[in-house]
Amino acid sequence: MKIVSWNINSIKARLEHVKKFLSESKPDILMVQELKGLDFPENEFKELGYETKAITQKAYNGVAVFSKTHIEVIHTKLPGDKNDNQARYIEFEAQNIRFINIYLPNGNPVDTEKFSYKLAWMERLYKRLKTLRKENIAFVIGGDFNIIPENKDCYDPKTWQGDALFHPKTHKAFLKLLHLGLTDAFRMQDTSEDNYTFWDYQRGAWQNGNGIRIDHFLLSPEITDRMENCFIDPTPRGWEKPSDHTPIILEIST
DNA sequence: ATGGTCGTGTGACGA
Repeated sequence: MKIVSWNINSIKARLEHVKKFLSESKPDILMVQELKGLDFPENEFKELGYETKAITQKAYNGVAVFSKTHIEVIHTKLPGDKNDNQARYIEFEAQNIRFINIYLPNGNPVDTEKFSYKLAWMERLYKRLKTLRKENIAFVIGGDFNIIPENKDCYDPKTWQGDALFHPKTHKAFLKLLHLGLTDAFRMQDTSEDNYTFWDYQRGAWQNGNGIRIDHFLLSPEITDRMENCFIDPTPRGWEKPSDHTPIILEIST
């Protein structure tokens, strides 16, 4: 079973990229982030054999899931704050597995309420995942975490000091998630440096190989035991008018 | 060199 996460940076601007990826890569599940608008062309994907569910808001954020089999929606927002209306979370079941697709807040600048929102969001996510672990629900959580886990996950750690993606408080909250017994799927099979999922549009970051690894899959123990492979496909980042992110692919036994 | 590039929606703001 092939599961993919990809921050597409606008469904309107990247429609043909997404259709190309679905046609060529044929994932069972595709989870995307940053739809960046209210419109979602579900009929375009129905023609390709995919059921979809999109959580949208005007101009910003937005997450969606594409599945070859039926999607049973569990939650359309992260529990824990009824005043939080940002479209960053969808939890669903497909093929008897619980999936969570997240667009975790960026958090910059760190001296503003944007960073406290990120940390509060991560604490709410911890509580949700703790509940799933307590109930022994096997799950896969994937998405744009906006977290650089370690020095080797960025081209130049010095330039990321103090950034919300690399902040000690962010690292501490990320480790707290892992300490629920979760596994960073990519790191289980590849411990080397220079593996990135995002390259900035500015300063020739892609051409110069200056990326960061911020898109992740975290697996509960039951799914970790079933993992067959996890890798990053840098190809779509080299396409014409690309997203600034590239897909991360997870394969598990069925 | 305190810049540079995208996308939304059409003026700033977010990343």
